[in-house]
Amino acid sequence: MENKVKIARTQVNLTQQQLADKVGVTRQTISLIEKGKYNPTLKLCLDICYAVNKTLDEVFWLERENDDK
Amino acid sequence: MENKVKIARTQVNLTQQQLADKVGVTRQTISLIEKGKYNPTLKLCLDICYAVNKTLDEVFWLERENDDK
DNA sequence: GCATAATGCAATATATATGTTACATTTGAA
DNA sequence: TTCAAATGTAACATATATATTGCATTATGC
Repeated sequence: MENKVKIARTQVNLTQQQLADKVGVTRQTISLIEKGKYNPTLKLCLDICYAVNKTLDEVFWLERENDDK
Repeated sequence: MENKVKIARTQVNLTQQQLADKVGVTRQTISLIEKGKYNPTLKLCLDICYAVNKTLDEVFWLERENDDK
């Protein structure tokens, strides 16, 4: 589950800890999301977007994988 | 946690059950998300978007509540 | 070099998203 | 009306997002 959280976070000069504090989760949660090892909830995605001044599409959108369904 | 899932779903003429089948969850999960009683995961949000041919911003974006943080 | 901040990551615990089953209510077509 | 499809919802079980704690590694400035 790739995303652009790390890029967006560094663009607004926040450390993982600072972003975590802003959105009310732990640093580990931010770390795992950036590493693509977590599937965050919508609310957390929105809070991250607010913290980095971007929209859901800008930070979390992924084109559909081509699985013909 | 309001969203536009119900609107988007009816626009593409899917029942809750059909949408649930398409994205691989149960009808109850779709129902609760539409009612705003669930905080879905990003992956599920993306799958719903793919199923209704819309983007995250179109279906799930919410302006930040004004809480001065 | 050394010290400190920032980050990666593992183990275990907790909260909650989702599944399963079942039944009730609503809606719309015949 | 009646019947079936669509939807709401409740109780309980399971999977997984997130917390907690702790320690290791990697920058980066002094």
